[in-house]
Amino acid sequence: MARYTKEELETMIKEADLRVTGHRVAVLSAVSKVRQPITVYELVDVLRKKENIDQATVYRNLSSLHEAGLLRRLDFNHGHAHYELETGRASHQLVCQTCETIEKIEGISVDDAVKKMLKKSKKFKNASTHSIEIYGQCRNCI
Amino acid sequence: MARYTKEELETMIKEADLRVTGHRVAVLSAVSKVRQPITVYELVDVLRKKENIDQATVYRNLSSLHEAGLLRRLDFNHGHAHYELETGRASHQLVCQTCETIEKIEGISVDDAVKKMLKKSKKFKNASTHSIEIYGQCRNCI
DNA sequence: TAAATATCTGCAAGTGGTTCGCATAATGCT
DNA sequence: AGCATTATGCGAACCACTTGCAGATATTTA
Repeated sequence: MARYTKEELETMIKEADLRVTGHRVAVLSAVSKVRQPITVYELVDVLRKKENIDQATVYRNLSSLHEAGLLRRLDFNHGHAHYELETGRASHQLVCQTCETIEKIEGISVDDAVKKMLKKSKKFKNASTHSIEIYGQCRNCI
Repeated sequence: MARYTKEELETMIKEADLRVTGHRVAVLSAVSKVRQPITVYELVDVLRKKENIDQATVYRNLSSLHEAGLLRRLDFNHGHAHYELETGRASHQLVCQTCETIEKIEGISVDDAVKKMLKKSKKFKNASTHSIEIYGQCRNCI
């Protein structure tokens, strides 16, 4: 289940010039374990079962890990952020507009289209990441 | 500047089974006039210069017009929604992570990639719309 | 065209997600 | 170990957005 050992996570944090604290490792670890982007609410729930951690601390660690480039923040028009590990690769997902279900789709590239878009742009030369959100209704909500 | 006459906007609203009120027409009109997706804050600002309209009314009209399929709501991880006319076509934009500048890019299709993603999906059969957000730093913020 | 009904609006208060200030605790550098 | 820096918990604050309610408007029906 755990894709990274505790030591690996600590190294990642250290190399990002952040202090290694129990909470920070726990936050990064928890996000790294889920297959789909996770909400802060769910994350707090998961973490609270293992340790005493304040909501504000979760938010602060998510921010610092995000700024450091270890986590990616995603928004699906639901009014609350989702987080996942920053892999460097683009993320593509289907989002149900009714029940908020998300399904990540891997293995498809739109890099060519992105390159074309950057070429057309007047304001941007290059981009760090991109994400595609495809909105619709999932089978359960049709 | 105005891509639609007042009468056209009223017809759109009527055909969406919504009541035609001055405020609703004004909201739809204002969104239809801007080239880039507009925030609620900016919209309220624009509308207040012309008429007396409450923030809550703007929000309610944006919601009803969105539900009726006349407006599209976009989110760029900035904590506030953006709106644009629903054209039926997908929307693609470059988003500056620093200054929040948005640049819409037209004329590029990723429909093939979207079809492939839907084919890979277990939870979705089809989608209503999709949007691509490409995140980076604009020239001003590099 | 007037009354009846459903929807809209302004106002103020309420939510929900997220952030901040501050005092205390923990981390990492020397 | 000692010290500067950063992290944490707690509560309050914040911001975008929503809602309850009473009065105004829009459409329906007679």
